[in-house]
Amino acid sequence: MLTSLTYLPMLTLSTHIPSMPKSPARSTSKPYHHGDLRDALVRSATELLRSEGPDALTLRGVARAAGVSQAAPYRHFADRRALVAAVAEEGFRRLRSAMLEAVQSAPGPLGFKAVAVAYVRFGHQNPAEYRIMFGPELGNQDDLPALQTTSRGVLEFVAEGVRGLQAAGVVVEGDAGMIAAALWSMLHGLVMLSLDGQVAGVTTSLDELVETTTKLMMFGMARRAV
Amino acid sequence: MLTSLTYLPMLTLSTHIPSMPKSPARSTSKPYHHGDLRDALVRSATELLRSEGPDALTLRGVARAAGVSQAAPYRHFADRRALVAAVAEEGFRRLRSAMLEAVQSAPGPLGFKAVAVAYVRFGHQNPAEYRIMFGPELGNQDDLPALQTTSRGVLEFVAEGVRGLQAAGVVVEGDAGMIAAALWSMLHGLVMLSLDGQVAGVTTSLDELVETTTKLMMFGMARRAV
DNA sequence: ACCTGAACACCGTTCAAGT
DNA sequence: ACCTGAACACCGTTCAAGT
Repeated sequence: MLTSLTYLPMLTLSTHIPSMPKSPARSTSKPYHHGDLRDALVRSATELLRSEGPDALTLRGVARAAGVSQAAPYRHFADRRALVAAVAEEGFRRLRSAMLEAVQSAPGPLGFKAVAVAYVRFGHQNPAEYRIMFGPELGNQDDLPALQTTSRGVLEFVAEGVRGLQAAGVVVEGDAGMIAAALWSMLHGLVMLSLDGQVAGVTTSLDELVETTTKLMMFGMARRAV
Repeated sequence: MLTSLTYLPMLTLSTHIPSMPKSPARSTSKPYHHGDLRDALVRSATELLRSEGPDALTLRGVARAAGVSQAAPYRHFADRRALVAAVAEEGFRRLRSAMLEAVQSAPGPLGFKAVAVAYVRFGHQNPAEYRIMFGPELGNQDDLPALQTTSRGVLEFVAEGVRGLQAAGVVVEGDAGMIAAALWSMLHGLVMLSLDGQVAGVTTSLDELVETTTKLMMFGMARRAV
Protein backbone atom coordinates (compact mmCIF):
# COMPACT_ATOMS: atom_id res chain seq x y z
CA MET A 1 0.00 0.00 0.00
CA LEU A 2 2.67 2.43 0.96
CA THR A 3 4.87 1.41 -1.82
CA SER A 4 3.50 3.38 -4.69
CA LEU A 5 2.57 6.51 -2.81
CA THR A 6 5.33 7.23 -0.38
CA TYR A 7 8.26 6.33 -2.48
CA LEU A 8 9.19 9.16 -4.72
CA PRO A 9 11.77 8.49 -7.32
CA MET A 10 14.88 10.58 -6.96
CA LEU A 11 16.05 12.99 -9.54
CA THR A 12 17.22 10.49 -12.00
CA LEU A 13 15.96 12.23 -15.05
CA SER A 14 17.97 11.72 -18.14
CA THR A 15 18.74 15.41 -18.44
CA HIS A 16 20.80 15.25 -15.26
CA ILE A 17 23.11 12.55 -16.37
CA PRO A 18 26.48 14.01 -17.21
CA SER A 19 28.02 12.94 -20.44
CA MET A 20 30.44 10.62 -18.78
CA PRO A 21 32.78 9.07 -21.26
CA LYS A 22 33.99 5.53 -20.75
CA SER A 23 37.11 6.55 -18.91
CA PRO A 24 36.96 6.15 -15.14
CA ALA A 25 35.43 8.93 -13.12
CA ARG A 26 38.01 11.50 -12.37
CA SER A 27 36.63 14.97 -12.11
CA THR A 28 33.33 13.91 -10.62
CA SER A 29 33.46 14.27 -6.89
CA LYS A 30 30.56 11.90 -6.41
CA PRO A 31 27.84 12.11 -8.98
CA TYR A 32 26.50 8.65 -8.68
CA HIS A 33 28.17 5.45 -7.90
CA HIS A 34 31.86 4.99 -8.21
CA GLY A 35 33.57 4.05 -11.36
CA ASP A 36 35.60 1.84 -9.09
CA LEU A 37 33.43 0.37 -6.40
CA ARG A 38 35.83 -2.48 -5.86
CA ASP A 39 38.60 -0.21 -4.69
CA ALA A 40 36.21 1.83 -2.60
CA LEU A 41 35.03 -1.33 -0.86
CA VAL A 42 38.55 -2.48 -0.06
CA ARG A 43 39.34 0.94 1.32
CA SER A 44 36.18 1.06 3.42
CA ALA A 45 36.87 -2.44 4.69
CA THR A 46 40.39 -1.53 5.77
CA GLU A 47 39.20 1.59 7.52
CA LEU A 48 36.44 -0.27 9.31
CA LEU A 49 38.86 -2.98 10.34
CA ARG A 50 41.24 -0.45 11.85
CA SER A 51 38.70 1.71 13.56
CA GLU A 52 36.11 -0.81 14.73
CA GLY A 53 38.02 -4.06 14.85
CA PRO A 54 37.68 -7.40 13.08
CA ASP A 55 34.03 -7.93 14.06
CA ALA A 56 33.11 -4.85 12.06
CA LEU A 57 34.50 -6.36 8.89
CA THR A 58 31.11 -7.46 7.59
CA LEU A 59 30.00 -7.34 4.01
CA ARG A 60 26.91 -5.37 4.92
CA GLY A 61 28.83 -2.93 7.05
CA VAL A 62 31.39 -2.31 4.35
CA ALA A 63 28.67 -1.78 1.77
CA ARG A 64 27.00 0.67 4.13
CA ALA A 65 30.26 2.54 4.65
CA ALA A 66 30.75 2.74 0.91
CA GLY A 67 27.21 3.97 0.41
CA VAL A 68 25.88 1.11 -1.67
CA SER A 69 23.33 -1.58 -1.11
CA GLN A 70 24.17 -4.79 0.69
CA ALA A 71 24.05 -6.76 -2.52
CA ALA A 72 26.31 -4.48 -4.50
CA PRO A 73 29.63 -5.99 -3.32
CA TYR A 74 28.70 -9.27 -4.94
CA ARG A 75 29.33 -7.66 -8.32
CA HIS A 76 33.00 -7.43 -7.32
CA PHE A 77 33.64 -10.17 -4.78
CA ALA A 78 32.48 -13.75 -4.83
CA ASP A 79 31.84 -13.68 -1.12
CA ARG A 80 32.90 -12.12 2.14
CA ARG A 81 36.12 -14.11 2.16
CA ALA A 82 37.17 -12.67 -1.18
CA LEU A 83 36.83 -9.17 0.21
CA VAL A 84 38.85 -10.10 3.27
CA ALA A 85 41.48 -11.57 0.97
CA ALA A 86 41.70 -8.29 -0.92
CA VAL A 87 42.32 -6.46 2.35
CA ALA A 88 45.01 -8.98 3.28
CA GLU A 89 46.67 -8.63 -0.10
CA GLU A 90 47.02 -4.92 0.42
CA GLY A 91 48.52 -5.67 3.83
CA PHE A 92 51.12 -8.03 2.42
CA ARG A 93 52.10 -5.43 -0.11
CA ARG A 94 52.60 -2.83 2.58
CA LEU A 95 54.54 -5.28 4.74
CA ARG A 96 56.86 -6.01 1.87
CA SER A 97 57.40 -2.29 1.33
CA ALA A 98 58.29 -1.82 4.98
CA MET A 99 60.86 -4.61 4.81
CA LEU A 100 62.29 -3.32 1.57
CA GLU A 101 62.72 0.12 3.02
CA ALA A 102 64.52 -1.40 6.00
CA VAL A 103 67.15 -3.23 3.95
CA GLN A 104 67.71 -0.23 1.79
CA SER A 105 68.43 1.95 4.77
CA ALA A 106 70.73 -0.66 6.29
CA PRO A 107 72.24 -2.98 3.72
CA GLY A 108 74.49 -5.94 4.41
CA PRO A 109 74.60 -7.92 7.63
CA LEU A 110 73.01 -5.07 9.55
CA GLY A 111 70.02 -5.35 7.28
CA PHE A 112 68.97 -8.53 9.02
CA LYS A 113 68.22 -6.79 12.25
CA ALA A 114 66.71 -3.80 10.50
CA VAL A 115 64.26 -6.04 8.67
CA ALA A 116 63.37 -7.85 11.87
CA VAL A 117 62.62 -4.60 13.61
CA ALA A 118 60.59 -3.33 10.65
CA TYR A 119 58.61 -6.56 10.51
CA VAL A 120 57.70 -6.60 14.17
CA ARG A 121 56.92 -2.93 14.08
CA PHE A 122 54.56 -3.41 11.15
CA GLY A 123 52.66 -6.05 13.09
CA HIS A 124 52.32 -3.83 16.10
CA GLN A 125 51.33 -0.78 14.15
CA ASN A 126 48.73 -2.68 12.14
CA PRO A 127 47.50 -5.33 14.55
CA ALA A 128 44.04 -5.84 13.07
CA GLU A 129 45.34 -6.11 9.53
CA TYR A 130 48.17 -8.39 10.55
CA ARG A 131 45.74 -10.76 12.22
CA ILE A 132 43.53 -10.82 9.16
CA MET A 133 46.52 -11.51 6.93
CA PHE A 134 47.36 -14.62 8.91
CA GLY A 135 43.95 -15.43 10.29
CA PRO A 136 42.02 -18.66 10.02
CA GLU A 137 39.64 -17.34 7.37
CA LEU A 138 42.47 -17.16 4.87
CA GLY A 139 44.30 -20.21 6.16
CA ASN A 140 43.79 -22.18 3.03
CA GLN A 141 44.60 -19.91 0.13
CA ASP A 142 44.43 -22.50 -2.59
CA ASP A 143 41.39 -20.83 -4.07
CA LEU A 144 42.85 -17.33 -3.75
CA PRO A 145 45.77 -17.29 -6.18
CA ALA A 146 46.26 -13.53 -6.05
CA LEU A 147 46.64 -13.58 -2.30
CA GLN A 148 48.86 -16.61 -2.45
CA THR A 149 51.26 -14.88 -4.82
CA THR A 150 51.42 -11.77 -2.68
CA SER A 151 51.99 -13.62 0.58
CA ARG A 152 54.59 -15.88 -0.96
CA GLY A 153 56.46 -12.71 -1.77
CA VAL A 154 57.37 -12.33 1.89
CA LEU A 155 59.14 -15.67 2.05
CA GLU A 156 60.84 -14.96 -1.25
CA PHE A 157 62.04 -11.63 0.09
CA VAL A 158 63.56 -13.20 3.20
CA ALA A 159 65.12 -16.02 1.19
CA GLU A 160 66.73 -13.48 -1.12
CA GLY A 161 68.22 -11.74 1.88
CA VAL A 162 69.58 -15.02 3.20
CA ARG A 163 71.22 -15.77 -0.13
CA GLY A 164 72.85 -12.38 -0.07
CA LEU A 165 74.27 -12.99 3.40
CA GLN A 166 75.45 -16.44 2.36
CA ALA A 167 77.23 -14.96 -0.63
CA ALA A 168 78.86 -12.44 1.68
CA GLY A 169 80.07 -15.31 3.84
CA VAL A 170 78.15 -14.12 6.85
CA VAL A 171 75.61 -16.90 7.00
CA VAL A 172 76.18 -20.64 6.93
CA GLU A 173 75.57 -22.54 3.74
CA GLY A 174 72.40 -24.51 3.39
CA ASP A 175 68.97 -24.33 1.85
CA ALA A 176 68.16 -20.61 1.83
CA GLY A 177 64.43 -21.36 1.64
CA MET A 178 64.56 -23.43 4.81
CA ILE A 179 66.59 -20.87 6.68
CA ALA A 180 64.23 -18.17 5.48
CA ALA A 181 61.23 -20.20 6.67
CA ALA A 182 62.84 -20.49 10.09
CA LEU A 183 63.51 -16.76 10.23
CA TRP A 184 60.04 -15.86 9.12
CA SER A 185 58.56 -18.28 11.65
CA MET A 186 60.49 -16.58 14.38
CA LEU A 187 59.32 -13.11 13.40
CA HIS A 188 55.75 -14.19 12.81
CA GLY A 189 55.59 -16.02 16.11
CA LEU A 190 57.03 -13.05 17.91
CA VAL A 191 54.45 -10.69 16.46
CA MET A 192 51.57 -13.04 17.17
CA LEU A 193 52.52 -13.94 20.71
CA SER A 194 53.23 -10.36 21.63
CA LEU A 195 49.96 -9.16 20.08
CA ASP A 196 48.21 -11.83 22.11
CA GLY A 197 49.96 -10.62 25.24
CA GLN A 198 51.46 -14.06 25.75
CA VAL A 199 54.96 -12.78 26.33
CA ALA A 200 53.95 -9.66 28.19
CA GLY A 201 55.47 -10.84 31.45
CA VAL A 202 58.85 -11.39 29.92
CA THR A 203 59.83 -7.83 29.23
CA THR A 204 58.30 -4.42 28.98
CA SER A 205 60.33 -3.57 25.95
CA LEU A 206 59.44 -5.22 22.71
CA ASP A 207 62.59 -3.84 21.14
CA GLU A 208 64.62 -5.68 23.72
CA LEU A 209 62.83 -8.90 22.86
CA VAL A 210 63.49 -8.41 19.17
CA GLU A 211 67.12 -7.69 19.98
CA THR A 212 67.53 -10.86 22.03
CA THR A 213 65.67 -12.86 19.42
CA THR A 214 67.72 -11.76 16.45
CA LYS A 215 70.95 -12.34 18.36
CA LEU A 216 69.78 -15.82 19.24
CA MET A 217 68.86 -16.45 15.64
CA MET A 218 72.30 -15.30 14.55
CA PHE A 219 74.48 -16.99 17.13
CA GLY A 220 72.29 -19.68 18.66
CA MET A 221 71.60 -20.48 22.24
CA ALA A 222 74.14 -23.24 22.64
CA ARG A 223 77.06 -22.42 24.83
CA ARG A 224 80.31 -22.35 22.92
CA ALA A 225 82.78 -25.07 23.80
CA VAL A 226 85.12 -23.63 26.38
CA MET B 1 34.89 -29.26 1.13
CA LEU B 2 34.45 -25.61 1.33
CA THR B 3 32.60 -23.57 3.84
CA SER B 4 29.06 -24.49 3.11
CA LEU B 5 26.05 -25.16 5.07
CA THR B 6 25.96 -28.93 4.75
CA TYR B 7 23.03 -29.35 6.95
CA LEU B 8 23.05 -32.91 8.08
CA PRO B 9 20.41 -34.44 10.28
CA MET B 10 23.04 -35.34 12.78
CA LEU B 11 21.46 -38.13 14.75
CA THR B 12 23.26 -37.55 17.97
CA LEU B 13 20.32 -37.51 20.23
CA SER B 14 20.32 -41.14 21.12
CA THR B 15 20.83 -41.90 24.77
CA HIS B 16 24.07 -40.00 24.85
CA ILE B 17 26.45 -39.73 27.70
CA PRO B 18 25.94 -42.49 30.21
CA SER B 19 24.99 -40.73 33.39
CA MET B 20 28.14 -40.49 35.40
CA PRO B 21 27.50 -41.80 38.90
CA LYS B 22 30.06 -39.41 40.27
CA SER B 23 28.02 -36.30 39.77
CA PRO B 24 25.73 -35.09 42.54
CA ALA B 25 22.51 -35.90 40.79
CA ARG B 26 22.30 -39.60 41.42
CA SER B 27 18.72 -40.25 42.39
CA THR B 28 17.56 -38.66 39.17
CA SER B 29 14.72 -40.78 38.00
CA LYS B 30 14.49 -38.57 34.97
CA PRO B 31 17.18 -38.85 32.32
CA TYR B 32 16.69 -35.17 31.92
CA HIS B 33 19.43 -32.74 31.42
CA HIS B 34 22.94 -33.27 32.49
CA GLY B 35 24.15 -32.69 35.96
CA ASP B 36 27.05 -31.08 34.20
CA LEU B 37 25.88 -29.16 31.18
CA ARG B 38 28.96 -27.00 31.19
CA ASP B 39 31.26 -29.91 30.54
CA ALA B 40 28.91 -31.36 27.97
CA LEU B 41 28.92 -28.04 26.11
CA VAL B 42 32.69 -27.82 26.05
CA ARG B 43 32.87 -31.36 24.76
CA SER B 44 30.26 -30.75 22.08
CA ALA B 45 32.03 -27.56 21.07
CA THR B 46 35.35 -29.34 20.68
CA GLU B 47 33.79 -32.11 18.65
CA LEU B 48 32.00 -29.66 16.40
CA LEU B 49 35.18 -27.66 15.93
CA ARG B 50 37.10 -30.73 14.86
CA SER B 51 34.49 -32.24 12.62
CA GLU B 52 32.91 -29.20 11.00
CA GLY B 53 35.54 -26.51 11.36
CA PRO B 54 35.66 -23.14 13.11
CA ASP B 55 32.53 -21.77 11.45
CA ALA B 56 30.51 -24.47 13.18
CA LEU B 57 31.59 -23.27 16.58
CA THR B 58 28.39 -21.33 17.23
CA LEU B 59 26.59 -21.11 20.52
CA ARG B 60 23.35 -22.25 18.96
CA GLY B 61 24.98 -25.15 17.18
CA VAL B 62 26.73 -26.30 20.32
CA ALA B 63 23.49 -26.09 22.30
CA ARG B 64 21.78 -28.11 19.59
CA ALA B 65 24.49 -30.75 19.68
CA ALA B 66 24.19 -30.96 23.44
CA GLY B 67 20.45 -31.27 23.18
CA VAL B 68 19.48 -28.13 25.04
CA SER B 69 17.81 -24.90 24.07
CA GLN B 70 19.75 -22.05 22.53
CA ALA B 71 19.50 -20.03 25.71
CA ALA B 72 20.71 -22.76 28.05
CA PRO B 73 24.45 -22.13 27.58
CA TYR B 74 24.04 -18.68 29.07
CA ARG B 75 23.58 -20.31 32.46
CA HIS B 76 27.21 -21.46 32.20
CA PHE B 77 28.98 -19.04 29.90
CA ALA B 78 28.74 -15.30 29.82
CA ASP B 79 28.84 -15.28 26.04
CA ARG B 80 30.12 -17.13 23.03
CA ARG B 81 33.66 -16.00 23.70
CA ALA B 82 33.65 -17.58 27.15
CA LEU B 83 32.74 -20.93 25.62
CA VAL B 84 35.49 -20.59 23.04
CA ALA B 85 37.90 -19.76 25.85
CA ALA B 86 36.92 -22.94 27.67
CA VAL B 87 37.70 -24.95 24.54
CA ALA B 88 41.06 -23.18 24.22
CA GLU B 89 41.88 -23.85 27.87
CA GLU B 90 41.40 -27.54 27.34
CA GLY B 91 43.68 -27.29 24.32
CA PHE B 92 46.45 -25.57 26.28
CA ARG B 93 46.24 -28.29 28.88
CA ARG B 94 46.62 -31.00 26.28
CA LEU B 95 49.48 -29.15 24.62
CA ARG B 96 51.28 -28.94 27.92
CA SER B 97 50.77 -32.67 28.46
CA ALA B 98 52.22 -33.43 25.05
CA MET B 99 55.30 -31.36 25.80
CA LEU B 100 55.69 -32.88 29.23
CA GLU B 101 55.54 -36.35 27.79
CA ALA B 102 58.21 -35.39 25.29
CA VAL B 103 60.75 -34.20 27.86
CA GLN B 104 60.11 -37.21 30.03
CA SER B 105 60.85 -39.58 27.17
CA ALA B 106 63.98 -37.65 26.23
CA PRO B 107 65.49 -35.72 29.12
CA GLY B 108 68.49 -33.43 28.96
CA PRO B 109 69.71 -31.59 25.89
CA LEU B 110 67.89 -34.02 23.62
CA GLY B 111 64.66 -32.97 25.25
CA PHE B 112 64.80 -29.66 23.43
CA LYS B 113 64.31 -31.24 20.06
CA ALA B 114 61.78 -33.72 21.39
CA VAL B 115 59.65 -30.89 22.76
CA ALA B 116 59.91 -28.99 19.49
CA VAL B 117 58.74 -32.02 17.54
CA ALA B 118 55.91 -32.68 19.99
CA TYR B 119 54.80 -29.05 19.83
CA VAL B 120 54.68 -28.87 16.05
CA ARG B 121 53.01 -32.25 15.88
CA PHE B 122 50.32 -31.12 18.30
CA GLY B 123 49.54 -28.16 16.09
CA HIS B 124 49.27 -30.29 13.00
CA GLN B 125 47.20 -32.97 14.63
CA ASN B 126 44.80 -30.43 16.13
CA PRO B 127 44.77 -27.59 13.61
CA ALA B 128 41.31 -26.23 14.37
CA GLU B 129 41.91 -26.20 18.10
CA TYR B 130 45.36 -24.72 17.72
CA ARG B 131 43.97 -21.86 15.65
CA ILE B 132 41.28 -21.19 18.22
CA MET B 133 43.85 -21.20 21.02
CA PHE B 134 45.80 -18.43 19.32
CA GLY B 135 43.05 -16.85 17.31
CA PRO B 136 41.94 -13.24 17.28
CA GLU B 137 38.83 -13.87 19.38
CA LEU B 138 40.98 -14.67 22.38
CA GLY B 139 43.72 -12.20 21.54
CA ASN B 140 43.10 -10.07 24.57
CA GLN B 141 42.71 -12.41 27.51
CA ASP B 142 42.66 -9.80 30.24
CA ASP B 143 39.06 -10.65 31.01
CA LEU B 144 39.65 -14.39 30.90
CA PRO B 145 41.92 -15.09 33.87
CA ALA B 146 41.49 -18.86 33.73
CA LEU B 147 42.62 -19.00 30.13
CA GLN B 148 45.43 -16.60 30.82
CA THR B 149 46.81 -18.81 33.56
CA THR B 150 46.63 -21.92 31.42
CA SER B 151 48.26 -20.35 28.40
CA ARG B 152 50.98 -18.76 30.49
CA GLY B 153 51.79 -22.29 31.57
CA VAL B 154 53.30 -22.94 28.16
CA LEU B 155 55.83 -20.14 28.45
CA GLU B 156 56.60 -21.18 32.00
CA PHE B 157 57.20 -24.72 30.84
CA VAL B 158 59.63 -23.66 28.16
CA ALA B 159 61.40 -21.25 30.51
CA GLU B 160 61.85 -24.05 33.04
CA GLY B 161 63.44 -26.19 30.35
CA VAL B 162 65.79 -23.36 29.41
CA ARG B 163 66.84 -22.96 33.04
CA GLY B 164 67.60 -26.67 33.21
CA LEU B 165 69.77 -26.48 30.14
CA GLN B 166 71.52 -23.42 31.48
CA ALA B 167 72.24 -25.22 34.74
CA ALA B 168 73.64 -28.11 32.76
CA GLY B 169 75.93 -25.69 30.95
CA VAL B 170 74.42 -26.45 27.58
CA VAL B 171 72.73 -23.12 26.98
CA VAL B 172 74.18 -19.65 27.27
CA GLU B 173 73.43 -17.57 30.30
CA GLY B 174 70.84 -14.88 30.06
CA ASP B 175 67.22 -14.16 30.86
CA ALA B 176 65.54 -17.56 30.63
CA GLY B 177 62.17 -15.93 30.07
CA MET B 178 63.42 -14.03 27.04
CA ILE B 179 65.11 -17.06 25.58
CA ALA B 180 61.96 -19.06 26.20
CA ALA B 181 59.86 -16.39 24.48
CA ALA B 182 62.15 -16.58 21.46
CA LEU B 183 61.89 -20.38 21.36
CA TRP B 184 58.16 -20.35 21.72
CA SER B 185 57.85 -17.71 19.00
CA MET B 186 59.83 -19.90 16.68
CA LEU B 187 57.66 -22.95 17.33
CA HIS B 188 54.43 -21.01 17.19
CA GLY B 189 55.39 -19.28 13.97
CA LEU B 190 56.40 -22.57 12.43
CA VAL B 191 53.08 -24.18 13.28
CA MET B 192 51.06 -21.22 12.05
CA LEU B 193 52.91 -20.67 8.80
CA SER B 194 52.88 -24.35 7.95
CA LEU B 195 49.18 -24.66 8.78
CA ASP B 196 48.60 -21.69 6.50
CA GLY B 197 50.57 -23.37 3.76
CA GLN B 198 52.94 -20.42 3.65
CA VAL B 199 56.07 -22.54 3.77
CA ALA B 200 54.72 -25.36 1.65
CA GLY B 201 57.10 -24.68 -1.20
CA VAL B 202 60.15 -24.95 1.00
CA THR B 203 60.07 -28.62 1.78
CA THR B 204 57.72 -31.53 1.63
CA SER B 205 58.82 -32.76 5.00
CA LEU B 206 57.72 -30.86 8.03
CA ASP B 207 60.07 -32.93 10.17
CA GLU B 208 62.95 -31.71 8.10
CA LEU B 209 61.88 -28.14 8.65
CA VAL B 210 61.64 -28.68 12.40
CA GLU B 211 65.06 -30.28 12.32
CA THR B 212 66.64 -27.36 10.48
CA THR B 213 64.85 -24.91 12.69
CA THR B 214 65.93 -26.40 16.00
CA LYS B 215 69.50 -26.68 14.80
CA LEU B 216 69.43 -23.05 13.78
CA MET B 217 67.98 -22.12 17.14
CA MET B 218 70.74 -24.04 18.86
CA PHE B 219 73.76 -22.99 16.83
CA GLY B 220 72.65 -19.91 14.96
CA MET B 221 72.92 -19.05 11.32
CA ALA B 222 76.10 -17.02 11.53
CA ARG B 223 79.10 -18.62 9.95
CA ARG B 224 81.76 -19.46 12.49
CA ALA B 225 84.98 -17.51 12.26
CA VAL B 226 87.34 -19.60 10.19
C1' DA C 1 26.59 -3.68 -16.85
C1' DC C 2 25.87 -2.46 -12.46
C1' DC C 3 23.00 -1.82 -8.66
C1' DT C 4 18.61 -2.13 -5.53
C1' DG C 5 14.90 -4.32 -2.58
C1' DA C 6 13.20 -8.03 -0.63
C1' DA C 7 13.64 -12.49 0.96
C1' DC C 8 15.70 -16.70 3.34
C1' DA C 9 18.24 -19.06 6.73
C1' DC C 10 21.18 -18.47 9.97
C1' DC C 11 23.47 -16.12 14.36
C1' DG C 12 24.31 -13.84 19.42
C1' DT C 13 21.81 -12.23 23.08
C1' DT C 14 17.94 -11.02 26.23
C1' DC C 15 13.93 -11.85 29.02
C1' DA C 16 9.65 -13.34 30.84
C1' DA C 17 7.99 -17.57 32.03
C1' DG C 18 7.90 -22.52 33.25
C1' DT C 19 9.38 -26.69 36.40
C1' DA D 1 18.34 -23.29 40.23
C1' DC D 2 18.18 -24.44 35.73
C1' DC D 3 16.06 -24.45 31.42
C1' DT D 4 12.56 -23.10 27.50
C1' DG D 5 10.19 -20.12 23.90
C1' DA D 6 9.86 -16.17 21.77
C1' DA D 7 11.70 -12.02 20.41
C1' DC D 8 15.17 -8.48 18.58
C1' DA D 9 18.79 -6.92 15.83
C1' DC D 10 22.13 -8.32 13.32
C1' DC D 11 24.62 -11.44 9.39
C1' DG D 12 25.85 -13.79 4.46
C1' DT D 13 23.83 -14.83 0.34
C1' DT D 14 20.49 -15.14 -3.53
C1' DC D 15 17.43 -13.39 -7.02
C1' DA D 16 14.11 -10.95 -9.63
C1' DA D 17 13.81 -6.48 -11.02
C1' DG D 18 15.13 -1.74 -12.12
C1' DT D 19 18.12 1.89 -14.73
